[in-house]
Amino acid sequence: MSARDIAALLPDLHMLTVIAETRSLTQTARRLGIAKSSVSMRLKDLEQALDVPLVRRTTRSITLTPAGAQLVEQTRGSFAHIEQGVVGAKDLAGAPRGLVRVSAPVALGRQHIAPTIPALLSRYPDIRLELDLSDRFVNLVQEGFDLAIRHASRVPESHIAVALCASASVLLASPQYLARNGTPQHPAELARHACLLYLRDGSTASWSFERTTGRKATQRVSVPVSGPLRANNSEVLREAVAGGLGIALLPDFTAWSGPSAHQLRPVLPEWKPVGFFGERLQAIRPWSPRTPRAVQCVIDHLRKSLAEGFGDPQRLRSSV
Amino acid sequence: MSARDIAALLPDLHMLTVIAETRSLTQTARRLGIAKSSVSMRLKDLEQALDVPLVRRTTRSITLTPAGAQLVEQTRGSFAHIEQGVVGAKDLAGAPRGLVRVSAPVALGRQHIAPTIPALLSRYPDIRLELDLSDRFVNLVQEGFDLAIRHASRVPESHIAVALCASASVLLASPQYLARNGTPQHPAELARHACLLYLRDGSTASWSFERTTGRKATQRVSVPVSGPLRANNSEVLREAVAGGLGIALLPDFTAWSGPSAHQLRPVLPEWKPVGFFGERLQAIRPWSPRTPRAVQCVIDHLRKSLAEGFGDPQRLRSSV
DNA sequence: CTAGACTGTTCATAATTTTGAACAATCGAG
DNA sequence: CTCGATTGTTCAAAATTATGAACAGTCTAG
Repeated sequence: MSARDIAALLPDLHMLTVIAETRSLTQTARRLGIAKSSVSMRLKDLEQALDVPLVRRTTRSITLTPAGAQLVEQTRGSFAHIEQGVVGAKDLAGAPRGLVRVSAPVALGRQHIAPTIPALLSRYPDIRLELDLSDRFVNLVQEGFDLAIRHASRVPESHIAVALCASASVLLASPQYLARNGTPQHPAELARHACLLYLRDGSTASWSFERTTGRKATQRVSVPVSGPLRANNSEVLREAVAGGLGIALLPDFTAWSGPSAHQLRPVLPEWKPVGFFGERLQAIRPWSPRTPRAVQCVIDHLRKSLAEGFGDPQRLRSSV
Repeated sequence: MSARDIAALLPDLHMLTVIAETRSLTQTARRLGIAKSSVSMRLKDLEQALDVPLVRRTTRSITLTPAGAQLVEQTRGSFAHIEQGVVGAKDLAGAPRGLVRVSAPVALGRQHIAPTIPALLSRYPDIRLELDLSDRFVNLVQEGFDLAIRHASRVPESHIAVALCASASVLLASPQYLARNGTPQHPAELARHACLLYLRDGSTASWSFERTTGRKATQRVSVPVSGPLRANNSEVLREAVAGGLGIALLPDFTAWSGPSAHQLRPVLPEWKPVGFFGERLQAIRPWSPRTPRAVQCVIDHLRKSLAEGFGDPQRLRSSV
């Protein structure tokens, strides 16, 4: 079995895998975009070359012989692998190109990602972007996303996460609300305050906080909360806070952007919220042997754009 | 990237792996048995189809671009795998066929394998056999053997062993020798007997024996031995024993065959030799994803032929 | 039981690919 | 520096392969 022999058989072997899938020469011809007479002829040639019957034919249907099934079993994966390689090589052509579907939190997308998109697209003219803003946890593979920007504490299996920037949650209220209802001095007091809750699948109606007391000692408190408003959009909650409706736990990128930012005051600043929004923003993507260049460009762009984080209210407040 | 696209590229991708190996379009053409103009043209077509330069050409030599190298790296293994599959499928055609190279111990080969070969070859007319008789441990892969018949206690890595039949070692002497020098009653006495040694790489000049004393208790003795003759051929040793030269430790298939078998007497029959020749005869072959049918036929044939083993001196003695 | 749709196969024709000689560019030995 | 050998490329002719309409066998809906 020399190299010249195998080379001639390759397209026919590949065709055989399609035949095995479709179990029909006609369908195979349609899928490969060739004449069905070619399928018939090439299959015959292949069987002749290997000197083994591969397909048992009735006039109306076909079945693989054991030899044919074995052959398909061994080669199918290889053809898929080769196809991967070709896709990877194509991606290296010229400038990064292709469609990148990104899922991102609503507030982050509107306030911080959208403004940086023109710079990205003008730098890479062949990249097309599809931005899906949603605060739910999407299934990347199932819904066909290349990238999700999330506050994720844990990364789903067979996915890869890249840290973009630090991003914490902050507890907020308006000066008016605090004047009217008093300023909480301990998380436990939140139980009798009006708390505006972010709705998320599986999120409980309680907030947890942490405070470092000694060198390494930490204090942890969990408090049940309730209030007059729940919403799954952090900007809605922020405006409600600004309007004096109550206290909310919001991601910093929502808190310090928008026109109402100056109406917000941090509450219990020495207590760090735990386990609600994570401590950093991550770009999450389904694992693949090689990252498409376009996707990598988007990730890099976001990392640069968001590098400074959202931690400094002064800066953001003055810039809005 | 649809199925039809990949199918058309397959021969060209395979050609690219050959180009990567030879680093020459001319050599590639020669190895694939096609015109070098075809190589040049198809390479150009492939680059056009992928829209990536794959090979950097000087008028006199070529180098792969990073994209080309990456593509080859990803696809080469797949093509090799496909080739394996084709070889496997071809093997399923018609009757088992092909050359089987077998290495076997000299005595076993002459006395027990050779007589059964005609039956094998007449049953499978398309199988060709090459029998290499040698008592050394051959390197199967390096020397191109498909099969080795050995007393092996341990099987080399990435090899597979199939047990053929039981086969032990026996300690032998002639009646004359025993009459002249006395019959040993304990292995320790062997140290002052004339012991005929089998020469093998790394074999020490000592014999070990084991005896079951109680229910589960075993006694073990190792004794240094020496004598007037060493040889790496067990039949030579057997004849020497028959001639009264001394005591030898021989595999049973050597002991109980040949015209001199009736001149031999077991010595210390209640002591079992340990770690010299193993307890069973094995067929050892290099691992491969699928056993060629011809090789499997030879193994099965040997197992049937040798099934009865060599343990019964009476039977063999009378048949020779 | 029958008509129609669909199966895989055949074969002359059309399209494509392969071929080999001619060619310019390059390397290496003397 | 020069000559001969060898590299990869080009292009019209030749060989190979694909095509699609016609065909016979088979299944299914009514």
